[in-house]
Amino acid sequence: MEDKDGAPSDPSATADFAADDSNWTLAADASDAACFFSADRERSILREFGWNFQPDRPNRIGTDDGLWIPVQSSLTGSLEPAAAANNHSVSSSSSEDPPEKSTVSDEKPPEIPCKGKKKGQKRIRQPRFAFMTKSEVDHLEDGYRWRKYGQKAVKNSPFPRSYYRCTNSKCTVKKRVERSSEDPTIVITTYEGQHCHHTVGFPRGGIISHEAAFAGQLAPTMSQFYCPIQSRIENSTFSSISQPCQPQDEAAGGGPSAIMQADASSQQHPTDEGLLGDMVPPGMRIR
DNA sequence: CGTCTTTGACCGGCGC
DNA sequence: GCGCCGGTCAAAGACG
Repeated sequence: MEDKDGAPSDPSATADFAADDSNWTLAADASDAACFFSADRERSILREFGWNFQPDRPNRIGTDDGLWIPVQSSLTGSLEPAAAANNHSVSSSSSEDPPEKSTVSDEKPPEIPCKGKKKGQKRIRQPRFAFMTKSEVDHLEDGYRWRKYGQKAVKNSPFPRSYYRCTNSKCTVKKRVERSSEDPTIVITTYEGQHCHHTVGFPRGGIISHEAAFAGQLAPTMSQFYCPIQSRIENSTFSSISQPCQPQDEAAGGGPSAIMQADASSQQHPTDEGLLGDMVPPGMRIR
């Protein structure tokens, strides 16, 4: 029992999302999410994940009702909270390593062995990247299949955190999903690692081949990354997310790739067209 | 019947 | 050294 909502929710919980990791701090004022993503730094971080963006894409995150905030990555710790620049900050560091304290800068081993140790062997932490998404649903479909392997109540938050692992046996990507204690409408998704496969699929049902998924479009732009697609259905507002899907070496052709659905257009809503125009949502759906 | 979720227990890191 | 807490395991149950 300590899990689940029984969790002691600390009413006074601050907006700080001190993700247990101790390194991920999201001091974000979810209520008015803004965007931060200061170009260079962020870009470099993303690059570490194998994501590529075009420089010309300005930070466009943060919409009225939906927002996508790359909370950050980690490996290097080089990322500092862009927050500094804005109101919303997100900072992160590799969660596990206290590297930050040690100053991190440029050099950073992609994999930092850290705290976690699993029965004898050291656990290697993968780079992480978190997003804040305004959504009513906890789990956003992002094109990959995930298996939930745990749920825990987190301190300072009335909402439990869910742990998911990519169902691909060879893929070690994990993701954590939790709601902001300050703004329950904000879902914080943290990805750890990179997918090493191209399979895109949906639970119990169709599996979308990578080819098909990519058939549509692959424009290495930030739009793919943020894909803050918000579809408004009736009164609901949804946001979808995209995620890093493959290691650089695997990106066929070396190009950046994201999961894009060929017929993504079907998911695109006119409502946001103006703002999201080219941000076609990858094969993601709200579950 | 296979897959996925739920959930209590366990493990290890960290702060005090 | 101890307790807290995040992260993970794994058995059992639910679901399609």
